[in-house]
Amino acid sequence: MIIEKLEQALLSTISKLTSENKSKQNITFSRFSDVSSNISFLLAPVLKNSPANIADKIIKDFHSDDITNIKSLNGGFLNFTFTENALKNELMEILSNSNYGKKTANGKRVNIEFISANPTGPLVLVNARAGFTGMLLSNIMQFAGYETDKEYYVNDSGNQIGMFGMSILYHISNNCPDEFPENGYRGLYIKDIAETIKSESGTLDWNNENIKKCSDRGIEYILKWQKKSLNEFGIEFDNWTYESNIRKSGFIDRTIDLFKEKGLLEEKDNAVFFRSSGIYDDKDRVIIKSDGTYSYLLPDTAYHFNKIERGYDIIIDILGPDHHGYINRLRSAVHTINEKIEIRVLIAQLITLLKNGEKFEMSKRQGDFITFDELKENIDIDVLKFIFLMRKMSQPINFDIEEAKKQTMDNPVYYVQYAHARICSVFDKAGVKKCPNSIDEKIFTIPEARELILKMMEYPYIIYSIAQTFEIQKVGVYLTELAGLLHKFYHNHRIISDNVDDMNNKITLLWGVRKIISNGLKMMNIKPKTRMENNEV
RNA sequence: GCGCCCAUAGCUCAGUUGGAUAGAGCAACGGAUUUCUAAUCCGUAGGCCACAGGUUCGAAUCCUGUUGGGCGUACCA
Repeated sequence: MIIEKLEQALLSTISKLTSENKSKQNITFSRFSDVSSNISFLLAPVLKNSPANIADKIIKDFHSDDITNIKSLNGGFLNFTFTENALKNELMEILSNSNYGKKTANGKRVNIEFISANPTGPLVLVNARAGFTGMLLSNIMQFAGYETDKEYYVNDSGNQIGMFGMSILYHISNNCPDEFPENGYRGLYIKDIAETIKSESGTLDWNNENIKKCSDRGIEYILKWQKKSLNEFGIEFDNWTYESNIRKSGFIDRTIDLFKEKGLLEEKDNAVFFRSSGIYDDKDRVIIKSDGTYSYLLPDTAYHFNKIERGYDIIIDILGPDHHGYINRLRSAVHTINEKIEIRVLIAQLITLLKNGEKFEMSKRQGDFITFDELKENIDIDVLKFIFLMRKMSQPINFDIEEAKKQTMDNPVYYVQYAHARICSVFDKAGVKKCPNSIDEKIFTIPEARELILKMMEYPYIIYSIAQTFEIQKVGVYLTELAGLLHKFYHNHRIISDNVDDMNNKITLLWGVRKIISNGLKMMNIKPKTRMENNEV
């Protein structure tokens, strides 16, 4: 890639001026030329010289076959202009390399866990955001050279599960308590599950065995439902890990032993505390409660122990917005197990669904939450994906469902899809089945063509930067920009013409654009459209 | 009280390892079309980047303080 080559050339020029290693990515796409660098400003303090002077020295010494012009502007910004031949070569690489920009494997393994909703109810709105985000992030990390596993953790043990079992059994037991369990599950689906069990096993007595029976059968029912929802939303996992298996596997004892060994356990008020306060946390945390049961942290730590033992270098957890206070104690725990492991806990922020500016209440059938099933009925999933993924995950979203429907035409996802479909449509019209792969470099004297190839070149760097910063919204923003340039080119330059050479040049260029748009959409798990259908809205 | 996140155009939001004139879409106004699908393009208007200091050659971006909002602060999960 010519950006890489330029970086190399620049570094080698600089190395003659100073031994100081400036290994930062200093090349940026610029509105003053093709690309620019602020390196002279960064070197100024080191070389004790003005940026303008340093820029002049660099220019004097700099050589690259790809660069036709280099100049210093505004006190020392270096501005490079590529030769048309270099741009042509880049386009050919985009066309010939089926994985343009994809990095070779770096040997690092990433575990990315997301959603992990309790198996006590259907998936809801915020799970969709975490799900889309997890899928995208996983694709991005793969592109950037990591080996990734997407993981779903099933919390099928603990208090909530007992409560879940009781809530079900309550409906099909003769001798249950007078009162429905406090904090029990009240969704209508609970009754459905109860009816199913009743049809299988008849009425059941109220005892622990039957509570367990109900929770087991209930979990099975819910997981099936959740998996169906995930499938409909295009969210896939490589691993499903069950808390019950973690509990059986001995990792809990090993966690306790390890913490004890490190002197990080303390008994107080009949409970056992993990001394997390000195690590990342601001206070110590209970791991075994005074009644002898575990708090959530202990099995979850054991689970992370298990992940670490499976050999991951980086562990990413995408959690819901109510887990804010949990991050530091988890980091403390992971750090205690193995301080070399990089753990990144991300929070997918709250989504408020609105309808005409008012908080949207869906049917009360499942309680107060908006389920995947209800979402699917109300909105196109690809639209939802794009809108969710265009926001940075730290930003809460107010999402007006009516507006998304009503403004379908102006929805950013359609803007991008239309660019893709437009290219397909032109190719169709021109009867092109294969890329002509012939391009005269003179096409890059057309400003819009130049903008397009430069934007295409940026694609891999957008993805690499997301792999570092997790700012997933950049993909959608980038695609919108690329689509905008395509629309502009299309509008100003007729593609189909009697001049076969000219036509082939443009088709070759657009072939590249289509490929990048398609790659970007696929990264987001959105299917590129080959034609736009009229939506009845 | 303490901790974390946030505050950018009328609205929804982009814009951070500090960079050159702060952007897009919607909404408003004006133009382009009997098209390679106008689901598009071009233009006008709209900003004290919450406020006040500081660091720097340079700040929406970093630091401190203030104001306003969200979340967390369980022997819940």
